[in-house]
Amino acid sequence: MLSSLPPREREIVDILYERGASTVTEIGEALADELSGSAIRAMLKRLETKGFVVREQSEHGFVYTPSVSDKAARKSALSQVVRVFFNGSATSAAAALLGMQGEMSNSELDELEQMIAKAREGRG
Amino acid sequence: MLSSLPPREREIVDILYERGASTVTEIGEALADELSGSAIRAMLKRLETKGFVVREQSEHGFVYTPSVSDKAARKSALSQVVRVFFNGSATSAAAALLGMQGEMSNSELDELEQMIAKAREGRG
DNA sequence: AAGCAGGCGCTACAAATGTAGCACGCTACA
DNA sequence: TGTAGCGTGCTACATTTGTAGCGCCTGCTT
Repeated sequence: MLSSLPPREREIVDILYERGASTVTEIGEALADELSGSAIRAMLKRLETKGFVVREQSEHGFVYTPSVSDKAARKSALSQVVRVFFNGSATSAAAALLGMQGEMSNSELDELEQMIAKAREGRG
Repeated sequence: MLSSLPPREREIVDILYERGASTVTEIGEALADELSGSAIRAMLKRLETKGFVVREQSEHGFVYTPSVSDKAARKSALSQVVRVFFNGSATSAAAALLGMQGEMSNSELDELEQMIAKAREGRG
């Protein structure tokens, strides 16, 4: 579970999910605060032994990837907030999303309606 | 930011959000693994000095509450997953919610549609 | 009023985390 | 071909977390 990770490690896997496979340097750039390369590498090593990231050789040095699929991680993250903050109701969470931040565009609202329609069909 | 908390502290504030104001004993019960009362108290103390929880006297001993409002915490948690896992798209996140877990009931879908309609009105 | 139980805070301490320094090897280019 | 530079992996070390133990109150209970 990602939530069992200490803050800094968590921050790093988040970056990995956010930008996809990255090098140490890229991670360093994405980090909010300046951090030495070796510090980042040490984090990544821990994450690797814990099994949260995978390291692969590539053109210029290593790239790191989360070992848990985006899909699974998404789902898990979502259920987490739904449980903790929305009393287990996915609907309330979706509603909150609706009202949030930059507001959604009309086309996005369309999309959502279509998804709802589809969800309805799915059961008759 | 909640995400700056170490795992155990995070777990405890999550419980606080999930169940609302709680006593040490209640927290202990909610915890996945058995934990000594003093351990929990020590956590809470740290959380208190960090400013994440508030302690209040009440009938039987102290109750602890998150100091950040549910509303704000919700919003922050949601934006976090939206950014990290959904490329900043609240819509995709909502869509994922739609497809998740126990499926939503028809009435819930209705609710959502109404919210969408409302969101549309909100801008013309 | 003596004793017991439960909640409390302090302190201590092991383990984990967060970070930097160093030495190495592989480029690349003067 | 030497040397400057980058990416790498150790290792070491300060700080923070995670946890338990102890002793103190307070409120019952008999």
